[in-house]
Amino acid sequence: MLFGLKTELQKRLRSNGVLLRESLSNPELKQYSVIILDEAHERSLNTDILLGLMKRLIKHRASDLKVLITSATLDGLKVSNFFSGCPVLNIPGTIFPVEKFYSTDRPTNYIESSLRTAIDIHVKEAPGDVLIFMTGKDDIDKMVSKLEERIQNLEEGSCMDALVLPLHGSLPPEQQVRVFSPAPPNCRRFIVATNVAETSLTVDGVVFVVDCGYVKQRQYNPSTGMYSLDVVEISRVQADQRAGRAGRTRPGKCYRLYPSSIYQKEFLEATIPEIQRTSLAGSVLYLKSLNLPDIDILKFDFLDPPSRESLEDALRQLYLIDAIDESGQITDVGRLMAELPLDPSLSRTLIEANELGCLSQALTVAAVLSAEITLRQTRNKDMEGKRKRQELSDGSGWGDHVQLLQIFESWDQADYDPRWCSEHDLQVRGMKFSKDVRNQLSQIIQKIAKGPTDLQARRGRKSDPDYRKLRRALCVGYGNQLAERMIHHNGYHTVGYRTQLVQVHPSSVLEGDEYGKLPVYVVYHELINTTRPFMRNVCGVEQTWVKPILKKLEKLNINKLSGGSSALIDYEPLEEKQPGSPTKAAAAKQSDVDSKIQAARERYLARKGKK
DNA sequence: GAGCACTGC
Repeated sequence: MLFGLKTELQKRLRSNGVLLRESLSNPELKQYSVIILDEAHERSLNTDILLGLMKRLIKHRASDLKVLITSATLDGLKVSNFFSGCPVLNIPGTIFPVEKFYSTDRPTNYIESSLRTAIDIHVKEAPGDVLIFMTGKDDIDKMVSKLEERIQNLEEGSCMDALVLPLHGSLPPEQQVRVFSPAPPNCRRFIVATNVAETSLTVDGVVFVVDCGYVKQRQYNPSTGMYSLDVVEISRVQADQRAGRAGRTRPGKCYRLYPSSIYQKEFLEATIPEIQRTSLAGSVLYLKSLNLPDIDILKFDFLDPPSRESLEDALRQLYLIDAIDESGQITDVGRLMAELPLDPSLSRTLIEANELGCLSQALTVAAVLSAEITLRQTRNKDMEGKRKRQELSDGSGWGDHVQLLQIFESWDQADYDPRWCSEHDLQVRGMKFSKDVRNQLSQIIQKIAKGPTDLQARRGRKSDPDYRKLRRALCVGYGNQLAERMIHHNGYHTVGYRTQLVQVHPSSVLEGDEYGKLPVYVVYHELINTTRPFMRNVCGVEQTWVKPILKKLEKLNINKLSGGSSALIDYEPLEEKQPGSPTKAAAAKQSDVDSKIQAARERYLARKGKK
């Protein structure tokens, strides 16, 4: 019945992102009498912000607004408490029972252990497909080839045929859809997958699930400004979600490669919501731009508040790129930025590019960067594609932003031919996504655009051969992500309120001068800590452009920034006076989240080290 | 000399 209802409503459904945009121009959302927050259990950044806004809105529109929150797993009581005891309706699910088996110990090598379990199922169990959860592409590839090998070695005729299929996000679509065609007769399918199979994709025919108990997760550390991609333990909710995948068509079995004591005591109840794992610059800017009279970012009522540290980090970043002034008030530039559905740094770059007369190029860079991660093919080990891509950048060496621009312009010259992408080892999907984003951005920015927004590849280059305008715009937009080279070598340190030693990522196309020295100043798109802290997507900038940023850094005062109208109030005592208030909760230490993640990571590394 | 899970306005 619910499904029917949803279909009926489909015409009126807006995505969370769109509702947030609508809030900008119409904060009371008067045109709606019912708002449905769907899939709230996924706890995306947008969902969490909307939950906070809805709570606020209900107070203002108590008589004429209904809010319905649907969730597959979200703890109803917690949400009910958040919304001052609103009613909870339970709709019983229809999935079949899934029997769970635990291993007695944590395996030292979960690939090997999954492999043995999978073979065991194949030999002993009744027909039915097997879904195996792994953490990433590398593990999946390894698992697929080993599994195929072991199955080959089984005695002929001892069991049914087998088909092993990988499934992960960077797989080309034509390979992804293979999992949707049912198994041939007398054949068992093994689907080796990442998280995609947990919620996003449903694979029919699965009766057995093998769960390694880990997941790859991206997190942001506000005290260093760095992201890391870690293998961490899953949560109980995730474990149950994975198990549930075995019971969609008939009763199933789930093999958990961890003891039940670990499930009970070590796993977190739920996955740490995105709002506590990501940089909040964009969200804070959004909330500031709503212009709600009584809004104070540090006291905003979140279901799970982000740390104080993370909010302050966002304020500092926004200040450095002119989105808020030194007392934390949103600026005119900030208002414009909030209208663009982009990272604040990219929005700022676009606005500056518009002033400098290189908007068209900046639009391309912003669009391509939004999809950059999925751009590169990882299929080919050889360097052919990389070499070909480098030819496209005709050796400008100014950095990765310029290269991405040139790649897109070349694709444009090739009339957006998908074959061109494959020839240059680029993912068609990512390139198409860039193209869509670019179109959307051009439309939004049309009303303030001072120059052409359509792609004008040749002309742009001719009028500015060194991309100075574009790089200057990037320098303003990424004023919060600036690094200075060491005197004697090509290492860098970040410039800002916290300093980190970092290096240019080896995949960068940034070039040195005749002595091999890289530019003295660069801006970067992100810091990612893998084997070492790396700057990814780097652009060389000039010293004179950097001066205004350094000046702002001198003036930066977090007490003023976070204060708004109550700039002089010291926060710590204020929180103590209001125990149990959201403010208190908002002060939840980032270190709590960090230490949870860190502990989970260490446990994983310790086990990995043992093998 | 590294190697990124998931989405998607």
